[in-house]
Amino acid sequence: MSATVTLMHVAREAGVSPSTVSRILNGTANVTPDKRERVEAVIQRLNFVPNVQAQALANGRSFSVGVLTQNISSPFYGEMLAGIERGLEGSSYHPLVVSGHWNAGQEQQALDLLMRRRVDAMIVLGGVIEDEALQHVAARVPLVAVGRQVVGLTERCVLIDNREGIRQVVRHLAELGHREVAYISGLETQQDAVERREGFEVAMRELGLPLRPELMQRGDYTEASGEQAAAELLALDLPFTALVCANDQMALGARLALYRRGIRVPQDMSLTGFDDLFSSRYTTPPLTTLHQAVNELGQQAAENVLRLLAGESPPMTPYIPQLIIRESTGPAPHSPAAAGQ
Amino acid sequence: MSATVTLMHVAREAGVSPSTVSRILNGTANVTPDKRERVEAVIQRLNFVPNVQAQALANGRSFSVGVLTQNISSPFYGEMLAGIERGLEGSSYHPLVVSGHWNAGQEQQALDLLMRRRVDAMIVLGGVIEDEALQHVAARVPLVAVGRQVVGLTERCVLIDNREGIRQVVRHLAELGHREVAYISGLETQQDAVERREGFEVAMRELGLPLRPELMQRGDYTEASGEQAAAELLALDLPFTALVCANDQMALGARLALYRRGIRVPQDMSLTGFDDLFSSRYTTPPLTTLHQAVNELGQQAAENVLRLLAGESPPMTPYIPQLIIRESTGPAPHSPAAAGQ
DNA sequence: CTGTTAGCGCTTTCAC
DNA sequence: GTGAAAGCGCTAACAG
Repeated sequence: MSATVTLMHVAREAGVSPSTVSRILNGTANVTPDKRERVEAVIQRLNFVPNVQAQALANGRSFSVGVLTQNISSPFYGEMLAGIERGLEGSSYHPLVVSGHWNAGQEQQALDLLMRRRVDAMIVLGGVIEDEALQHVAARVPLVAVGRQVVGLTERCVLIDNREGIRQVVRHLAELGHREVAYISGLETQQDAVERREGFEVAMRELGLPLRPELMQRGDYTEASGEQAAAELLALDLPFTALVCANDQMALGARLALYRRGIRVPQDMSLTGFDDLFSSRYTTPPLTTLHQAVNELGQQAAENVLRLLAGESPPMTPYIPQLIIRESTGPAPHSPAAAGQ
Repeated sequence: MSATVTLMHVAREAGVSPSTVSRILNGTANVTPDKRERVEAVIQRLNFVPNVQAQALANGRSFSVGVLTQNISSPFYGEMLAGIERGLEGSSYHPLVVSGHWNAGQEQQALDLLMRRRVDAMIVLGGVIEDEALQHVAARVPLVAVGRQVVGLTERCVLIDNREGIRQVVRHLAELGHREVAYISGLETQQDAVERREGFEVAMRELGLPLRPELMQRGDYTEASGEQAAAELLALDLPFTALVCANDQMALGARLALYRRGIRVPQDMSLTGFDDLFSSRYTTPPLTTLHQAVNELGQQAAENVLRLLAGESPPMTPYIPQLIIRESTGPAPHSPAAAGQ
């Protein structure tokens, strides 16, 4: 393994000063064409690769933006990361991703790591860490939070209107004639899970539908918990004709529980999700759910970070999920709507 | 925003030399307890966070391992990344992930970026970039490739035995009495897609089953392509009772095409995938597929990189996917003609 | 336009 | 055990 070639080597070899090489590298100043050509030739020949660490140290910027995600393998956050990657593309910044696993301790560690790496900015996706920790970070670098409200940093939060999302679902079901609607909640240590559940309760009341506590189950956002919760709901032997899930993954699990019992979707039971994961277009039947343009959300977050880095103060508008009606919802059985079919 | 506090500040404040602080930080040498306590107190009080860039520059190691992935949002690679993250956990190394999007140009750019960031090692997940480029990288830092054979770096490749995997599926179908089996191939610019397709052809011949070119469709590993390919297969009006897909995502798409035509799985048609994505346990019906312990594969890759970094030469054993029989496969219907419709 | 000269923040001999 | 000093590779005034 040959020793690494440095800018100094290039300078010597080309018979110029290191500054000149640096200037050529960064386009910081004009350099006579012949010198430039000479240097570029040497760079090629020696296969010189500038050392980002050294650059970072010298000019005080690492050109990386830290991303605190929760679970790198989750379809939801994965899509978000892809969006962030895209949003940063073309800029000289690159994402540095660390997972917090919805665990305050790990999230703190992740933030520490990123600060040690001297990220120039931070994007925080969800999480359960206290607002204070985030404020602390935000005091040092521009920070954008997605899907989470941070006290004292409200203008830096891209929020998702979870309540309004669920309301749309309930309204849709009501229009189809459903009255007895069951609900599977997400992990309520997470803000969005609480908002969705509350949104459900409010919407049911608004529409004059009966809100029965027995029909409210609690999951943890995973497929397995959705299956489990649905099974428990069905075991109750209480009548209901629609099942609203706080996310697509749980809806997928619930779907399996229904399948096991031979309950047809949507003829016997309507089923809805939240998130519109890419794969939800392909469930059998395709899932009615709330679309979140996760990729674009990520991209937007990245662009906003770039703006902040450039000294601007971009507006962060709340995001309203959009109801996508597919085939997992249909008229309530035994309802006028169904009869009319 | 207060200026960043440096090791120098800490040293001054504690009345010791910078070297002492450094030694305490890294445990490089013994320091009298009282000095140590004094310094640690100052670190706390000043909230000192060491600068990794500077450390990297000083000791020639960045403590980061580059990961060239293809699509950060893909469920397959996402899971792999999670595994890598886990494998690196506990070590002082951290992953730096960049996506190549199955595009040689972008992959090269990604590698360049990672080299500029002076990663200490590299993990390459799939990709279509020429072996030469990888050899070039491997000449500078330890490299481990997953799911791809690299000429000249065979001992550094964690391979997946795709042929053997598909063979297991075909054998399973044959045992269930299927004879007319259709196949949807993946994107054949990727090595694994070719291997899986060839494995299918070989297995069919081995088992004396008819191999009809018309029943071999080509997809690109996406759900949409699976749906499309399945639709075309069905439109052919040729009899077949089982459909083998080169990955789970396409199987999911194919599932929808079958659902659209009212073809029941597995009563009318058996369906199989490859990868065993997490969500494949929850399709309706749950998908028979080939399990790859993607997470563990990633973790193993990371551990191997760590070993290489430590100067060892860990053995890289090829990985054999394991057949998981769920409910999407069943006995061949008695009248094959009935299945195609 | 270009070279010289200081650092950026940390580690690491090398003496004491 | 601990400090002084010399770099790691690059950038950015500052003079020419």
